[in-house]
Amino acid sequence: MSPATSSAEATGTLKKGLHQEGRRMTPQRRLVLDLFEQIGSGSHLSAEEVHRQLVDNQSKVSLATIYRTLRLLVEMDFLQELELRDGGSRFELADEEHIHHHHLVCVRCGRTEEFENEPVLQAGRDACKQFDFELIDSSLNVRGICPACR
Amino acid sequence: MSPATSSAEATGTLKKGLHQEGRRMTPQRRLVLDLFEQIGSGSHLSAEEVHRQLVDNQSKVSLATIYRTLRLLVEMDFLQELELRDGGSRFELADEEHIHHHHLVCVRCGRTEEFENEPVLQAGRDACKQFDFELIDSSLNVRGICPACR
DNA sequence: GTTTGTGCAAATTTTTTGCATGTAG
DNA sequence: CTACATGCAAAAAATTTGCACAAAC
Repeated sequence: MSPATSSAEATGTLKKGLHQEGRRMTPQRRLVLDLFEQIGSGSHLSAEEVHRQLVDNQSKVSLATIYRTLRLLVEMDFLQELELRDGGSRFELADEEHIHHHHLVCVRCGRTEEFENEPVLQAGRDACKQFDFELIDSSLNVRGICPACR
Repeated sequence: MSPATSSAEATGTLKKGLHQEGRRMTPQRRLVLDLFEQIGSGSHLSAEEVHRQLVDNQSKVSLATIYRTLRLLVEMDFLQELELRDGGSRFELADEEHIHHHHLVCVRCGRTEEFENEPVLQAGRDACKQFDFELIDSSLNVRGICPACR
């Protein structure tokens, strides 16, 4: 099967988005986006992990730039920020097809599964309507213990 | 109207729970629990905020003890840990009646509303069943923009 | 009395920032 | 060229920990 989204396409979209805001496409930014594209939309990396992966891959990027780039990509909706476990945020590709998925995390080993659920989406809409908020997004985090850890 | 739960009752329950685990009831622990009881189950405080409130109230507690106490009370299910915004965990009373509520947060001003929703609860159960996890708890976080910030 | 808890200050961890230099457009 | 981005190292913020002393049981 063919890849759902090519790296070139996303990089092109990113470049356009950056230019619209008076920002620039840099090798560092491309590296971060490419990494997320390569690993796919189901992986949740911390800033440190992104940095280590790139450095291990012979790329020269500083951790400070990773933090700045991650914030930028979240602002631009290319990435989504998650707070699944303690000790720092994690990020994943904000894939259109996956933007409304949820997470099931094992509190022992950190294993993370994703699932979709329409009623949850509706619950977010309902809550916003009730309090007259404008919905940005909603995410359900379920904590549990996986079979292997029992 | 009479208070739903008296401070004495919760303190007594806490004391019993502590003793069961070979731990001790201290003035500091009582202070933290009392604070959460006074403010009710809809308030979300950070460790710093808990500390400031107690110190402002002429109580002498260290921030380190607040952190230790909060962790302890979460372990004992007297408090629930939330990760609603960036920059640190927040805690709220793990009231039986409110244990399955969810949060709607304004990304601009931080205003937080709570709501309940049965389908969300069911979604958590379903996800656990699907992956054979044992459910601990689940929470829906909805991000949006409140009327005042628009 | 013995064991657990607290305060303090130092250490860790995670993230941000100031500034000189580099580079995309 | 000029504005924006990066790297580095220092700063800030959030949380944890070692240790001597205090207090609960």
